[in-house]
Amino acid sequence: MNEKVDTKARILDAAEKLFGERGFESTSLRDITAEAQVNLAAVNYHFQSKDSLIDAVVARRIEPINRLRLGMLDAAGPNPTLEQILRAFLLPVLELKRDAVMPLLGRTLSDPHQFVEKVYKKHLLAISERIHRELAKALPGLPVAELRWRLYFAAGVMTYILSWSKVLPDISGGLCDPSDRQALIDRVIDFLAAGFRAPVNEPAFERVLLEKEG
Amino acid sequence: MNEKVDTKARILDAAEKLFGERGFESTSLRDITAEAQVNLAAVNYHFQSKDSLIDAVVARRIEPINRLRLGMLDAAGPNPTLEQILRAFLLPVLELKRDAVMPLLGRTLSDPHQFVEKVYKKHLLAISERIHRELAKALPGLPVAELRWRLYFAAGVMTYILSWSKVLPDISGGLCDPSDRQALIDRVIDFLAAGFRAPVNEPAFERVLLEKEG
DNA sequence: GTCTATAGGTTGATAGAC
DNA sequence: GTCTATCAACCTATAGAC
Repeated sequence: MNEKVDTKARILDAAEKLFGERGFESTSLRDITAEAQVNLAAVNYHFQSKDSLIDAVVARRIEPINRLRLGMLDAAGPNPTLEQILRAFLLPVLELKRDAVMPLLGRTLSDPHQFVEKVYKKHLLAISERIHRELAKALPGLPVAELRWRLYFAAGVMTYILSWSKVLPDISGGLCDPSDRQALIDRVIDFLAAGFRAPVNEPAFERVLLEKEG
Repeated sequence: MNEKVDTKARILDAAEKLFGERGFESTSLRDITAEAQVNLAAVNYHFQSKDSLIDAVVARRIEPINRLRLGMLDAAGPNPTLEQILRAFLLPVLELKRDAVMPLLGRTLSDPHQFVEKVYKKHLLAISERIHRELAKALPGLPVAELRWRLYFAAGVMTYILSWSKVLPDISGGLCDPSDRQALIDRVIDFLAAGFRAPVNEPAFERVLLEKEG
């Protein structure tokens, strides 16, 4: 509890911005305190270490997204359609208001280093299982391995949009503008829904069955 | 020209491995020379700087992939099918033999920092334009902005597979095994081809037309 | 809670002997 | 071409005054 414009929040905001722009390793605590206009030692006072700061920055954004996702799934009733599930998965991420959040999440979901333990198992495993279960109900004919693969493909599309949202208009010659969030969400859902509904190819399907039998 | 097992190549191999495992920033030149069992100063002798080393490591893998892609497109004749185009795009990347290359390319294609200039415009712009042109021929009814978006979605799926290939069996409980390359390639192509062929949603389509008119 | 000062370690790069 | 030795710059983290 402090009179000044909360130092702790200023650090989180600055760290979020710079982590997203330059990556976690390339951003020093000095970069962050300079951006936030606070003293260097304030980081280690409010957070214990750079690693804990990264945890706090990531958790602050991922947890509300997951609550929104669960809320949308619950609101869709016991048997949501494929489109409803995909919307619950994507909309809370692709509708984010603050410009700094999408690059941050892009970095977070792209870095395989220790994020399997620190991000996936901590923040994404539960929601991933829930979405997998809903998808299995909505697509009863799809083999479970195929479903799992396609969910990863969908996560890949989402992550790529997050990572490149800032530069996409530039490298597409203005053709792709992610700022119209609703249009983008509709586009992605149409694309992914068609992919999820694609017929399962015979050779690949047979190979899965053979693998199961040994 | 040297008698010993080429120091320069040893550095490239070690750098490729460690860059892929830990990322470019997290890997020091000392890490690389220790892994390669060469002297620290050898890096600055054979390559001028860490940045140039990164360039060399990336270029060594991307350029042959692009040549393979162009060869497959040329071999498919003047009007390749959607599946042929996707196969030319994906197979040279997903069929890579050396384990270290996929994580390296995953890092390379995920890091937005300065890679728009150093990787995209240098190594990916030309092949991206060629694939875009072939896709436009194969899908004549699709608006150009929609096509561009869907090509980015496809790149996102490919990049995600590269980034997570090492941990995918672990976090999927063994359901997803990227080691069967041919099955994976078939899976991805089926998924993406269906996405590319998805009907264009009216609202999104109209919005694009309205934007063009101002 | 906020600051200065600094410890203690790592980094990329190079000079110069062999 | 390969090595040792070293520099100057940077890093995270902390101790201690206010």
